[in-house]
Amino acid sequence: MVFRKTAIKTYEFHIFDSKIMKRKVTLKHIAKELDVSISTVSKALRNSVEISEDTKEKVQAFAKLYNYKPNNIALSLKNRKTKTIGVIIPEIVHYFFSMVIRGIERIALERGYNVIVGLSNESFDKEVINMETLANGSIDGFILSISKETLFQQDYHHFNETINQGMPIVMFDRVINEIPCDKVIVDDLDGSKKAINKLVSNGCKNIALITTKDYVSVGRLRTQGYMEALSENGIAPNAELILKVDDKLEAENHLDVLEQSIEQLIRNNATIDGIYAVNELYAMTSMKVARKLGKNIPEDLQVIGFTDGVLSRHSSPTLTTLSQHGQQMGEKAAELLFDRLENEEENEIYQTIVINTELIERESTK
Amino acid sequence: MVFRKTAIKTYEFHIFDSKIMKRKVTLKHIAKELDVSISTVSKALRNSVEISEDTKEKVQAFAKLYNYKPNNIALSLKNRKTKTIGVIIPEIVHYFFSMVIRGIERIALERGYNVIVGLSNESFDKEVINMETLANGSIDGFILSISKETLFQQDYHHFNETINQGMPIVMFDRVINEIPCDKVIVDDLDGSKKAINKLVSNGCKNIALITTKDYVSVGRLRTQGYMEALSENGIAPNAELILKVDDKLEAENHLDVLEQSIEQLIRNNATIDGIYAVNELYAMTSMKVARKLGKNIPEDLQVIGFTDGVLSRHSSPTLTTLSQHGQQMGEKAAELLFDRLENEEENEIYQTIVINTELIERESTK
DNA sequence: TTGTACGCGTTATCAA
DNA sequence: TTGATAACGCGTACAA
Repeated sequence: MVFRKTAIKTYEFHIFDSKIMKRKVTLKHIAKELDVSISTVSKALRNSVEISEDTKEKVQAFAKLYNYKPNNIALSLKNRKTKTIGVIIPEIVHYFFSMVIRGIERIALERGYNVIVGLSNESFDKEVINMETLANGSIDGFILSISKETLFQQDYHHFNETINQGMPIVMFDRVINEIPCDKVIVDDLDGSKKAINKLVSNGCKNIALITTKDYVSVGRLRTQGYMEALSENGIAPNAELILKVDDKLEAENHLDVLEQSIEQLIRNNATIDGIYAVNELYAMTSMKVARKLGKNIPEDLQVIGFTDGVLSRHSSPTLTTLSQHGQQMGEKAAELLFDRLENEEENEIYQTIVINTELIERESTK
Repeated sequence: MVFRKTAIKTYEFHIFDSKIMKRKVTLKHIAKELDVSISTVSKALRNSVEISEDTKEKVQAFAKLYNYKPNNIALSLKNRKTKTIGVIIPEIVHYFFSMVIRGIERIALERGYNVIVGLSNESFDKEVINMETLANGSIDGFILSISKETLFQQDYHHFNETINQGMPIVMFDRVINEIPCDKVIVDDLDGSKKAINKLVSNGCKNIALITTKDYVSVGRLRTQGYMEALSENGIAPNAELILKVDDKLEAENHLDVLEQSIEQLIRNNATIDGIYAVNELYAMTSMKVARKLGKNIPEDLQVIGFTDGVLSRHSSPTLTTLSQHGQQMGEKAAELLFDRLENEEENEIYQTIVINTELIERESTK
C-alpha cells in the first residue's frame, strides 16, 4: 500500500488489517500500526507543536488514507456535551411544524449541531416518554411545542424536571408562561386584529369566527384578538357568529362534522359577510361550504385564515392568510438554545421573542 | 431528607449536595454518598443476585429519590452502538417526506431508537456533509432518499464509503440499483398504468402527461408506465402530449412557468380529455389552468396525479391520486434497518421492498 | 519530542 | 456479598 503525500516523500504502509476494514479506525489502531503511543497520534492529528514534523506527516498521511474521523460519542462523553438537540413537536405532517423544523435544521447545520426529532402526536404520554429517553445524556437541550393533551391536562412536571436537571428548553408557538425558559411565539392577538381590521375596512359588517376550544392557548389568544378588534371597530361581538370546534375529534368523520357545523353557522346567519378562521383548514372548509351554499368569494363573503400553508396558496380562490413565519420561528428558537448552551455562566433571565404575523392578501378578500 | 420505601423500612439520606443538583446524578455520586463501590451500585440497580437485598433496596431507593438514569452516551460508547439512526431527506416541508418520517419515528419509538433528521435540500454537498457528520459514531445506520443533485451528478461515492465502513443504509423512493443496500420503493411503473387504465376506461382518448426531466428516477419510471399503458390500450403515444418540466427551476417564477407551459399544452391540443401528472402540484396546476380555459372537470377533462397529499383532498374539485403510502414506506424502511442492525451475522443479501400504490378516486375523474 | 496517566459514565470480569 | 480493574475512544496535564 503506497500513499504519495508530496513529490518528495512517499510512505509505505502495509495493510494493517488483512480482512477488509469494517470497523471504523481509531487512534488506537493508528498508534499500534505506526508503533507510537495513542497520545502522539492524537497530538499529531491536531497538529500539536509538541510533535515532530516527520511524525505528524506520517500520522496524518495514515489517518487520511484510512479515513480516520474522531468518534463523536467518545467526544461527547469526554466533553459532557453532545452537540445534539432534541426537538419535540406534536405532529410533523403539518406545514407549520415542518417549516419550524426546517428553520431549526438550517441553524443547526450552520452551528454544528445535530437534531433529534421526536413526535408527541398530541399525546401527553408520548411527550413525556420522548423527553425522558432524550434527557439521559443524548442531547444538550430541547426545543418543543406542547401537545394539546398536555395543555388540556395542565401537567407540566416533565418540563420543570428537565429544566431543574440543568437542561435548557426553548418553547415555541404553544407555550406556558409559568415555565422558566426561553420562548418564541407568534403575536396571535395582534394577528387577529390585523385580520379583523382588514375585513372591516373591506366593508364586512358581520364577521364570523371559527376557532378551537379554549385550552389551546393560541386558539384562545386568536379568539381574544377577534373580540378586541371588533370592539375597537365599534362592532358588538355576537355569540351566534362564533363557532368553537372541538379539534380533539380525530375521528374519521372529523371533517364532516366540521363542514356541517360551518354550514349550520352560515345558514343560521345569512348576513355573514366575513369569516375569520384560526387555521388554514377551517378557512378552506369555510370557503368550500360557502360556495356550496351559493356564496361568491370574495364578493359575498371574504375569508381570512391564520397559518399560511400549501393549501392557501393553491386553493381556488387562493386564501388570504396570516403567515406565522414558521421557518423564522425555528431559526430563532435554535439560536436562543445554542446561545444559551454556549454561554458559560448560567443566565436566569429568559427571553420571549415575538414573531410578527404578516397578512398575505390573496383572492379570498377584496 | 426522608424517603419512605415501605411501611417497614425508612431510609434517611442527608442531602448530598447542598446546592441544588444541577448536574445529572451518576453511579459515582451514588457510590460516594452511600459509601459503597461504583460496581456495587451498578449491580444493585440492575437487580443483580450478587448483591444483598438490603444494599439493593438502599441503592434503589436513593437512585429513585435522585431520579438516576444511566447516561446514554456512556452506554453508547461501551456498547459500540447508539440506538440512534440518521434520516437524510431532500426536503421536510413536503407531505410525502413528512409522512415517511412519521412512519420511521413510529417504529423507532416502538423499538427504542432515536431519529436524527438531516435535510439535504436537494443539494449534493449538503447530503455529503450531513452524512459525514453523522457517520462518526453518532448513529448506527442511515435511512435516506437521494437528492436530485446527486441523482443528476451520479456521484455515489459517499454511499459506498458509508457502507464499506460497516454502516448499513436503507434507501427509499429515490434509490440507485447499484448500491448494495436495502431499498423501499413504490411501484411507479404499475401506478402509472393504474392511472392510465382508469382514464382510458373512463373514456379518455387523448391523455397528456406532465412529468419531470428524466434524471429523477421516479419521474422516468412514471413516464415509462404512461407509455406502456397507452400501448397496452392500443393508443399510440403522442409526443405533443408530453410535457417535461424542469423542476430544478426553484426560482420565484417556477409556478408561473409551470402554468404557462401547461396552458400552452392545452391550447395547442384542444382534444385533450385526460391529464396524468407525476405529482400533486402539477395535477392541481393543470386543473387550475384547465378551468381558466373553460374546461369542466371531470366532464371535459379528467385529471389524476401521483402522490397523495393535503392538496388533493382539499382542492375543488378534489383530486384523484395515486397514494404512495409514505408512512408505510417509512415504517418498512425502519424495520429493515433495525432488523439488520440487530442481526448479529452480517447479511450480504439485500432486499428491495415494493409498496403498492393505490388509486384514490375523487372528483377529478368520472 | 514522546509517552504515561487520568477522566468522562457505564458494565463485565475477576479477585477478595 | 462486595470491590477493584479494564475497556469503550478521546484529549490533555504532566512526566520522562
